[in-house]
Amino acid sequence: MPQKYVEVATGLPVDRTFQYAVTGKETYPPTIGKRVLIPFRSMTRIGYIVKIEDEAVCEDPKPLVDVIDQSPVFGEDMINLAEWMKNYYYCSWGEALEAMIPGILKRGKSASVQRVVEPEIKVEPTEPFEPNKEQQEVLNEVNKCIDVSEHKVFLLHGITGSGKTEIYLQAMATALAKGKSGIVLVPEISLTPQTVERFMSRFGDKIAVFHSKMLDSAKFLEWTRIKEGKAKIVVGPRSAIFSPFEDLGLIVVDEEHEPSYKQDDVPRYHAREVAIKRARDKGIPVILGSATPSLESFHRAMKGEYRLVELTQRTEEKELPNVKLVDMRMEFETRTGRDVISRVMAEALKRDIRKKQQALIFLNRRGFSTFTSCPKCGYIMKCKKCDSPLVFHKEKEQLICHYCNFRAEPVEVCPACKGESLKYGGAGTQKVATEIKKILPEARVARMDSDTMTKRASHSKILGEFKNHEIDIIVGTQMIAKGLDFPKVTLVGVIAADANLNLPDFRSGERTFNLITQVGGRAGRGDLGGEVFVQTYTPEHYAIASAVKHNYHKFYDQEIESRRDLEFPPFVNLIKITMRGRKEEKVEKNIQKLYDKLSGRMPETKLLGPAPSPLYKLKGYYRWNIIVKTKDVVETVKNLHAAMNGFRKDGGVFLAVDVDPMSLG
DNA sequence: AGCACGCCGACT
DNA sequence: GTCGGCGTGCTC
Repeated sequence: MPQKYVEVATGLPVDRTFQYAVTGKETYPPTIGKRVLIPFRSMTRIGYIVKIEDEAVCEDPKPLVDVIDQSPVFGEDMINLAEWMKNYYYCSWGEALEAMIPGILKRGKSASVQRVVEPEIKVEPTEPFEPNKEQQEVLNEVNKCIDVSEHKVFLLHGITGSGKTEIYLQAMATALAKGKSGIVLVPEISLTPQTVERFMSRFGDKIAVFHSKMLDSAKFLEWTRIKEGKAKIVVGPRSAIFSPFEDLGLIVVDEEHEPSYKQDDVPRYHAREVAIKRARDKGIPVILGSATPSLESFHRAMKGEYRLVELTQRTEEKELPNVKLVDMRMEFETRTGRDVISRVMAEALKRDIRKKQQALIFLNRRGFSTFTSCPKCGYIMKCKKCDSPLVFHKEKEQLICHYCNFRAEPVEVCPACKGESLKYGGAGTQKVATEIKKILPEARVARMDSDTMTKRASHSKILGEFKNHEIDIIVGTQMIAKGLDFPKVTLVGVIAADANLNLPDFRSGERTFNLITQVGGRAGRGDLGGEVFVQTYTPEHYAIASAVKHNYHKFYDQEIESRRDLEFPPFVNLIKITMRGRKEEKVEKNIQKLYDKLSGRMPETKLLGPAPSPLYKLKGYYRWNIIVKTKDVVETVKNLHAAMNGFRKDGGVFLAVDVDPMSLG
């Protein structure tokens, strides 16, 4: 028996693998994808076998301590997918691998057969709808791909109610019928209960559902059900893309534009892109769906890389809600007072609530007011750590920093000029709720934001009360923008449509368009019709104007030109290199040193900066960015790895590399 | 990431 | 005279 060696990846952020000698005394034979115990420095660590070799590549490889697994935790496809992630997302092979498995397995627990408790599914089964012609056409194409194992990316562009979910369900049924399994990615389970329920009711106990709040042990149990072939379909958030199916036949990415598909720590992968990579390797179709596709995906569809499917018919013949722009500049020209709800919205609210209908009022800001300022000298209360305005929270009687959660007692006197009255400017959900009670004292108003939703159950409790019409109006943030489907909601109000528009971020237009579209879609879902009021100071901005007209194409055409002019995605890929530290000068010195090291070593790129981050001071850290623009991420990441090899930074400064960042902050 | 090795300040 | 600071270099 000739001497064998294994190449082992570890979860360390080290851009290399390590070789060990096989002793023959291991509990199980070493094969690719198994976990091993390795001597590392003076301790024993867990590693993952990524290669088997016949030759030693270093002088005297240490022997393996043991092989943990009887059968591999990773299929070879997943080992290769992790290798791709390392080359694209600038992480180590092991970091990518560890993103793919439940936490329990990273800690060395045996993966051998557990007693798997079959979950009780208490949902009534539902029957498929009869697809319309549009839907049938897509289904035929997807089914054919599943049949002949052909990779293709479908981009379903369709408004709410155009039957996207039914297409997912029926395509998944085809995959299942052919003995294949499937993955359905959803942005955040708690926000898309309806989608999840429909899958559960159609496929019953063949489904495994993941969500972010699940306990480690529960995740491991579901993982085991997949591995053993007991679950054939997984519905879950971004990490569900790593479900260990061997017979994968279809991947669905619902709401593909959602930023929650991007992981914000290492490995900083985008689940949609990983999905497409996995599907391409496997030779299977992917369905991306959205009412407001990402510029990246739609651009690829326009270039013919993806099959674009425009779903134009709504399954039930319902009118799109009537959207009214409210120009707040005019509003304040013709009235006194600084109430944040315009008169026209207030009147409509009174009318609808008195008719026993319901309303959703959206504002992307929690708290009572956005800033606390002195009317005499203009001083604004800011967080010392983040340089961000402190927000007054009425219930807690505190000033709170929304970046680092710093809390301070409200002050009586202006710290700068000793003026005696401090004013609360801007508006948060609390202020809006208070105003509504003034306009409509009899209305039952609830707030929904991360302040009021601290308890796990409160989310579904409020929605339940709203459903039973024990609540008339919900005032909320982002979390009411998505998925809610209440037939009695006839009015939706957007308090400050341009709140995000002037952020220093190339995606702010896209976010504004998506937000108005999504929030607007909450109105008129029943037979009572619906009306949407969009308050703004910039009604002429194309992101707002085209959202109000339900015109994605118009928005896309303008946005894509702007991206082209400014050289932003999808015309280039961005890599954001952030350095942070508590000592301002140290960060500046180190990022400059890094810039000098990088410049000239990445000829295929444009290096921007170093510049202070738009979030210059965050949680007590000073932050600087280098923005890299490239058309060849893999090449640039390779050069970056090489350049970083010899780069030494001082202690107390931290470095983060984010490929395809969601924002420049 | 850790952890060890290695050269300069205040302590039994 | 030693204990320990964190700079830097390596991990089969």
